[in-house]
Order: sequence, then structure tokens, then C-alpha cells
Amino acid sequence: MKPTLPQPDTLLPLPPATFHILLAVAEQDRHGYAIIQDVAARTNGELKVSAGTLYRSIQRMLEQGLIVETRDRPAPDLDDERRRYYRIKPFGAAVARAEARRLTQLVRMARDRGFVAGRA
Amino acid sequence: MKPTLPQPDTLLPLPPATFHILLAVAEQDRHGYAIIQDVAARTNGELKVSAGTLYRSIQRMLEQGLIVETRDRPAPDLDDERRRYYRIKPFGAAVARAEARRLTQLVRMARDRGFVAGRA
DNA sequence: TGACAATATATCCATAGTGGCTATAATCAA
DNA sequence: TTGATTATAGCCACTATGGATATATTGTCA
Repeated sequence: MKPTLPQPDTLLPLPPATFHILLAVAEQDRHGYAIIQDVAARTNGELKVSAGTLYRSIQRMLEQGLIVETRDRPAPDLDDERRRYYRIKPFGAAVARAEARRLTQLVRMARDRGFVAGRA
Repeated sequence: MKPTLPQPDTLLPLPPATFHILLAVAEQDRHGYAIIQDVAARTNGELKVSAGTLYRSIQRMLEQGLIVETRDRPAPDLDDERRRYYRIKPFGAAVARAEARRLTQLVRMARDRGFVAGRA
């Protein structure tokens, strides 16, 4: 028997690193090191997820059922045996949607108080 | 000499409680207990800032120059001697704008990956 | 009046998430 | 073959947080 998945909301608010990892693997399967680089690139170098945080977060996310390690590998000439590739699971996507909703509401509150430049 | 204020960006990302406290005191001067209630009301009871977190956060925010304690009190018949009222400072507003910008970018990333319902 | 809930601030302890450092090892470029 | 980069992983210290506790005042209501 698979363990029953909890309601996505019970995991909120997500640790920031976890949300960024979900965004990274949502785009495509990625290995750990590539996730670090993706987050840094997406945030223009403002957020650098440290190796310690990354691998502990991945451990937790595997246990929570947000992601899985895949056996799919890129073509051998592009591969690196050391890598471990991760893929987002439907539950992980559901949790990401829930967190995105929470963040959207937060931005709305900030906008209501005049803290967001641009459209009202 | 007033201490030189740091660049708002160096305080990012803000601890979640700190951002919520800034939103609460941005609307109007508020005392600690009222801040707890405001956050709970705004989030429909989803986020309850604990007393421990609140008063420690306020201490830190005073030291960082984000807020000040005001001597302005409500009319005596509406007042309660025990209360300590806080007001957002211009620097606090600048930090709130910086954090709001960061959160907005985060929501945009989530939207790009299809995690946000509603407008594309 | 007396009892009890709600208000209000504050401190203490345990836990979770994080960064930075270190370890280990394979891969790649000079 | 030397050294930088890639890649995963564990360790230690720090910060933010929740929950419990302490203390005291204010409000309600029987």
C-alpha cells in the first residue's frame, strides 16, 4: 500500500528552497547540481541554494512524495554517472500550486498597501 | 550620528513574520496583540504568528530601523496602558517594497510553469 | 463580589531550515 | 599531471519559528 498523501495545504508554507526546487524540476528533469545552477540563473544570482540545503531538501521531498528519482538518463555521451535525476510528481505539482496561491495572496496584500510598483 | 541604514536588499529575503508585521503596521499604527489578530484575519486564520515569534521579531525590527514605537496613543477611553504601539518607518517601507518585488518575481516564475490559476 | 475569559507583553525551550565548511570522487581542460 | 569544475553528501553553527509558561491587567457576567 502506498502511504496516503496528505492534503497539499498541510505542507504550507513551503520552505523557500523547496519551492525553488519544485520550480526547477517542473520545467524538466534535473540533477542536484543543475538545480543549484537553475535557481541562481533564474534569480540573477540573488539566491544561491547551498549544497547542504539542496541535498537535505531533496531527501525530505522524496520522503514527502513531491519528487521521484528517475531511471531515465540522457544519451550516454551527454551523461555523467555521478548524477541523480529528479522528476516532479503530481502531488508535488499540487503542492506547488497551493504555495503559488498563497504567495499570490501575499503579493495582493502588499499591493493593497502600495508596496508594489506597476499595475494597481 | 544616526547609524547608516543598510541597503534594503541586504535584508532579503525577509523572514515571513517580519513581512506580515510590516503589512500590519503599514495600514495603521498597531500594538503587538493587534498585529497577531490582523495577520490571522488577513490570512483567514491560515497563519497565526505566535507570541514568541512576534515579540522577538519586533525587537529585531526596532534594532534594524524598520519600525519605531510611537508615543501617540488613542483616546484614553479607548486605550490600554499595557499596549505598545508601533509605526512603520520610511526604511521599513523601502524594505517592504523590495520584498514585494522579490515575491512578485517568484509568482511570475510559478505562473510561467503553470502553477497559477487565472490570468496568464 | 467573585470567577473566568480575553487582552497584553515577554521569556524559555525545542525544532526546522539554512549557509558554509569539509569530505570524497569523477570529469575536464591546460 | 596538475588543477578547476562537476557532483553528491555529511557536519556544525546560526536564525526563525511554534508552543509553553509567566505575569498582570481588563472585561464579562452570574
